[in-house]
Amino acid sequence: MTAPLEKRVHALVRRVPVGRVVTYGQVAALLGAPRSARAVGHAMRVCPPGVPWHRVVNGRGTISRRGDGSGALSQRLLLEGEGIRFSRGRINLERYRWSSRPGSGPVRRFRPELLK
DNA sequence: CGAATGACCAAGC
DNA sequence: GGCTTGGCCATTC
Repeated sequence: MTAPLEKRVHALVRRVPVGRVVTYGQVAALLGAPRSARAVGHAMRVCPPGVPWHRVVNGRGTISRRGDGSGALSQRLLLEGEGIRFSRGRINLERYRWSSRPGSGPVRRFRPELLK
């Protein structure tokens, strides 16, 4: 059945807070397998409900392709809806990357009323 | 079990 | 800054 790696990936992505993002390589590194970034992409292909899959982007801060770009479009809209700004089709990872470590708070707070 | 696949990444040009 | 090449790894055929 589903490999344990997928479960670990999903469990980790589930902890990503609103307004923050992580890269595939980062997720892999946090799982103890820094070289398995590609496998993380496979796990995301079948992410169950409850997993903020849209908060996972590639190392360049852009949205990876999955064959058709429709999913990528919804991902962008979802991220923008959480207060993440896109500059030239990509986001500033230095600013939005999730540290997974308490204490390193976001430089920008999430303000829904500001989006409208 | 070998070969192909892919929501990746770093290095080279 | 963008495009190409090679490498990595888990999943699927």
